[in-house]
Amino acid sequence: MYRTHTCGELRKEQVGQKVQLAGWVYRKRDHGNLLFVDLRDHEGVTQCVSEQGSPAFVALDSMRLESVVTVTGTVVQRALEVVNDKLPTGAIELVLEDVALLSAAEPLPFPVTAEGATYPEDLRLRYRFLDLRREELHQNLVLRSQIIRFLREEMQQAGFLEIQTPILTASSPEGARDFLVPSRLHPGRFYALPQAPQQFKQLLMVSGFDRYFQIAPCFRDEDSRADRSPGEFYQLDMEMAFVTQEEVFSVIEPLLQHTFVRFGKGACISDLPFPRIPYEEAMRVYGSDKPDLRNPLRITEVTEVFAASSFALFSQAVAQGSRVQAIGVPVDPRPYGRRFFDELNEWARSEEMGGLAYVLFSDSESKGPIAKFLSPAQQAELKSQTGIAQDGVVFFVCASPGKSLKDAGLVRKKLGEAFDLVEKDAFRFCWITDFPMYERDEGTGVLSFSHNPFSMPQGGLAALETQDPLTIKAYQYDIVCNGVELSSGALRNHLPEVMFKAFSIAGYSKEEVEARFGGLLHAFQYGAPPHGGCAPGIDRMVMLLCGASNLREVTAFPLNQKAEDLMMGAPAEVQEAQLKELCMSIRKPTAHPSGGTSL
RNA sequence: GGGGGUGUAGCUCAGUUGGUUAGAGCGUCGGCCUGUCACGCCGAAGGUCGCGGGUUCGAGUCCCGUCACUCCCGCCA
Repeated sequence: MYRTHTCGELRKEQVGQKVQLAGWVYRKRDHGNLLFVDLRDHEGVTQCVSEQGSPAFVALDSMRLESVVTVTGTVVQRALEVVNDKLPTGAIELVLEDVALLSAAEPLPFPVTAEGATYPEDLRLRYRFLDLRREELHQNLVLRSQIIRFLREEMQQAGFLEIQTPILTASSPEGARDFLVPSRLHPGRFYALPQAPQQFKQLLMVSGFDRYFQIAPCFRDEDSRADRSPGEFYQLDMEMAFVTQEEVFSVIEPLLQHTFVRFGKGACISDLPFPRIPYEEAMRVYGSDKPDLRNPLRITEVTEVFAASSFALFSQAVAQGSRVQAIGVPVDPRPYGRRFFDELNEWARSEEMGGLAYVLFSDSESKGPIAKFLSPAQQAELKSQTGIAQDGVVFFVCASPGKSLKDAGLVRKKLGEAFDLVEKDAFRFCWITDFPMYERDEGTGVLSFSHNPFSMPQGGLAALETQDPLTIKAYQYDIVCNGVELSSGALRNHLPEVMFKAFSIAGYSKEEVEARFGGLLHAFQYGAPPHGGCAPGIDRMVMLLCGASNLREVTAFPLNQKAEDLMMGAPAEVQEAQLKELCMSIRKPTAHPSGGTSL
């Protein structure tokens, strides 16, 4: 036996008892003839004391931090003046009688004790087992486990069945690069790891399972971002049969609300129902398809005002098709100095905008670099359109229609932070609905699916046959929280004839569709229920609830940005014998004189 | 594939207009200390200033290249 209690559970009630604890030597405070050791395990920390002359003293004195020991001793009540209120076990301490070293530790590459300290990512990942001992990361993983358990219970209570789908499968139509797995039994052929269990969950609907969910690993061979893990991530994948879009929402909304209320540490959560914002409105008002609703600022188009103004930079651009977007910030501008606005302008340039124009309104005066180009009537018009009653600052961006909104979205986000307007301790959800079915590539003019080709077009076959494709909306939706896209989802296209038509508009022949997606199409010919669902990202949800800014903070063993595992050494070269068995050989890219690589 | 940021002791960082032997805190090692809880005090070891080249009498500092890490764009619903 290694222990009778954990390091987190001893209280006054155990005073006088002889106990055994096991754990890591967390901190030592050596007073020469008196030694304090904080012993830590998963459950907590207990202070142990040893005096000169005790065998425990000698053993611990020479032991490095993070060594693993088991100790025996007597629980003693601490004197009132040395009670530690910061520790749950702070009312007692353990007077040591004996110590046994279970595992010695080398000097540490970074301290396990330091709170809030930051260390280089590569060092942390190389020593992930140490990093995970640190309180913050350790607790993030505890929370992650609790959240997943909670989600599972909620889904099961709502009548969903958890069903595992294959990891070794065929390429799915998500659009990302696949991770491929060679087949020994079928030389030259490959499995793909699933980008999502998309086709399988739809097949389960065809099989009559009605309500499916899975904590599903997903694999995509794409570059990473702070909110996008390289390689692999987890989704709460779910699908329902015989549902409308609103019925899907009515299941997901309470699930998310319960989860964020339960784990959100008292933060404000959006009331039900969550706002539904059509994609077109999201782009027009927030300049983004994942707006952060904690930010109160809104975008207004003021192209007409500038078309008639004497501000040549904008009016000439407008004449050539540019648009001007405005964001009114209803604050007294006087506390903000010239430097504040110069820095905003500098930021805008770094984001590849020409710059950031603005007009300051205060005391019924107007100031700023471009104020003199605007007549009093034009200024009044701008104030009224951007909701500035008295004092305020109105910012402007001018660019091509698409870019002007995108830029304004970035500016909105930046201004929200710069003026400290973003609501704190809140989770603000919204649905983004009515995504366009198709989009035209501005460069090539080619028409393609703007999101998932398997979404049902609004209006069905009739819409596909009669409408301009660019005006067709899909039953396609995202759920967004605090500017983070938690999930996409859709009502699926379960009708083969509608699917063929939808693909033909995007330039796919019937033969191509059958070749690539034959499995699903075939199934739809034997009685498929209308169905839909979504797949909230679990890592992102945990990230929001932990207040982490990076997915690596909520993942036990993440890959680095280049999709490598430096601790385990993945990806790795394999033995020649393994390749031979697979009938494969490696042809590495060769270095090019120009610095590039070629095959 | 492209852009920004960072790179100085095991770790966190300072290092002036280019100027003697590159510093501090934490950690490590040694010594002192009986009530600490991020214990305290004294001392020591520890450096290819990411790497390569250049400018200069002289480069941690300036220039060019390169590598690593990171954030972003592309990509990824």
